[in-house]
Amino acid sequence: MNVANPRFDVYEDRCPTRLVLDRLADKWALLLMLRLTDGPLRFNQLKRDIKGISQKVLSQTLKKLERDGLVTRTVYPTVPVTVEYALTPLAATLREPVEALTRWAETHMPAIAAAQQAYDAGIETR
Amino acid sequence: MNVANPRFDVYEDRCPTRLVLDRLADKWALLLMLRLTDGPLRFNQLKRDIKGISQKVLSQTLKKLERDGLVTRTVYPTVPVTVEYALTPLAATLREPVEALTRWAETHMPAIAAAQQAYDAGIETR
DNA sequence: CGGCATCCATACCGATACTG
DNA sequence: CAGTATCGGTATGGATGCCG
Repeated sequence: MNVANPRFDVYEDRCPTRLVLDRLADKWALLLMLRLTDGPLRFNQLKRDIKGISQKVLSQTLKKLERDGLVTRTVYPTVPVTVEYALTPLAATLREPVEALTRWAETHMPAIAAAQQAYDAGIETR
Repeated sequence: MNVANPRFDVYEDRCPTRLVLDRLADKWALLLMLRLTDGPLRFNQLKRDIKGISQKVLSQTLKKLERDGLVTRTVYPTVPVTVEYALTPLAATLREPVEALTRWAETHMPAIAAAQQAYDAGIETR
């Protein structure tokens, strides 16, 4: 990612897998989309739900997702203003593979934790 | 990720999905495992194959994967020394969901690119 | 409420030099 | 070959203050 362009980064070539991996390899992006699968949510609602995310990063991440066509941003002219974020049909197609991944995560978390403990123990006594 | 601990980061609580997402949300980690699915490879071979990765980052990433029990590191006492990295059975179970994700990436890359262009065009003329 | 602008700390990453 | 150590620039993220 560069910042030369004041707008957004321009990705210079490379294979498509690499490009998309670059985007999906974002902790918050996946988490956000997961949270939105049940329906649209407002900005501060997301901020509350996804504990630990700052408003700055939330804002940035939503903007990226919007640019990638994965999320829509709808403004309702209430007072004060209401903004809703929702998944697009494109994002809906992403749901299955992402859920497969989270299922894997939940299933194998214990194995990973065990591997870490073994690894760390091995280093301690070296 | 912190660096307070000279060893590795200690993750303080949170849900498992979050923890694992933290690890998988790593461009190089996914790429590396993808490259290793065809069989074990040596350090410099990986460095050559995964174009753009520095030897420092490669080393760090492999170490993380090893700690998580996803990759094994085997040293053969040749001269000079030979080191092979291979996926573990645990990593093999990760293969399917990851490939589903990359299939999605390749399929929907055009749609994403189109969405970006539309988005950027909209901003230009604002 | 839903942000953006700014400031500041630090995490990260590449380049380089050195070692078993 | 397969790394580790160090240094310096940069990108990133949190905290704060302000605005429509």
